[in-house]
Amino acid sequence: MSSNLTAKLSARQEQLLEALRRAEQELSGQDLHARLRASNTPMGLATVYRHLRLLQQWGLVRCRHLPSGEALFAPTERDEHHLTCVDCGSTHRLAHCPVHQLALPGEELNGFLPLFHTLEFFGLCPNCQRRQGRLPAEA
Amino acid sequence: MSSNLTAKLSARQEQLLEALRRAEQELSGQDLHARLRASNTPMGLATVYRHLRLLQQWGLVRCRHLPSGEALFAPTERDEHHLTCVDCGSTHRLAHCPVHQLALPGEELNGFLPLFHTLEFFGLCPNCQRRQGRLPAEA
DNA sequence: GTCATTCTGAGAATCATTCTTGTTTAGGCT
DNA sequence: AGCCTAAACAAGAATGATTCTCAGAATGAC
Repeated sequence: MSSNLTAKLSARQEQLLEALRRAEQELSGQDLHARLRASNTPMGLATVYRHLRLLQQWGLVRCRHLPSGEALFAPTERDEHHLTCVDCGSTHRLAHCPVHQLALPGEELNGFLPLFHTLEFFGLCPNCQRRQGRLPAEA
Repeated sequence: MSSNLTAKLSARQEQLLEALRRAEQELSGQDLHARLRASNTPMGLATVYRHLRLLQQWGLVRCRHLPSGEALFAPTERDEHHLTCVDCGSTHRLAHCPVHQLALPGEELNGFLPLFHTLEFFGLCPNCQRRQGRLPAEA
């Protein structure tokens, strides 16, 4: 089915998706634009965002937002999630998705068709715990 | 422990947290600013965002980002998650958090101290499935 | 009361993303 | 091939949420 879908993608959409798949990690819209621009399939920034939005709507691309506000994009089939430090902002990839096969109860779904999910854990990394003098309740 | 923390919060921080707790739903920074401004504890927009960031760092406030890019804030103790339609953007609250007591394996944590998490499901709502003519593979 | 420090908020600045608009491309038709 | 229409494109302007700046207000120590 996924192949059926991709068979119908436009050239630009294929190029975008390929660039994401080739990337070793999540990319921001700007990153993606810069990479494509440097490659042999350059395209405008507006085009990048326009198609990223469409690919999200087809369920082929997923995005998450860093605390900094920038959005990172990845292909949906890469089911990766992260620990993010609320203090220094560093992120650490989880080896396994703890929600992978989690089934949502039917009555929760209510006809909704799930395509993908995002799951992020926020907390303090070891470094920031050490210099947590800024925590109000610090004894 | 949570009370220890809040005991050390500044007046402004208490006001913010109270406003969030009183709210029947998640609020954006702008919403929050407007509400406080209309209340008897008005405060500037910069102050709202400044303290929201701190409250997030203490683990008292959590935020999620809509596809539209706006950030919604809620008190951490309210463990709510959503289904969001990638097409029309409507969101539907889940009655129960499916990750509530989910324990992360210790080796995944690596010293990281989790404070809260975000979990969002994206997909198509019944309405958008009906007029999904825009799906590339639609037969 | 005075001084130093922290906190505040109005408005400017930032910056990722989206919109506008004139141009280019693709493909069907004769 | 030549022409036509509709869709796709890209550059730059516009948007809008969030962050920064900085001068004044509040706070607290002495």
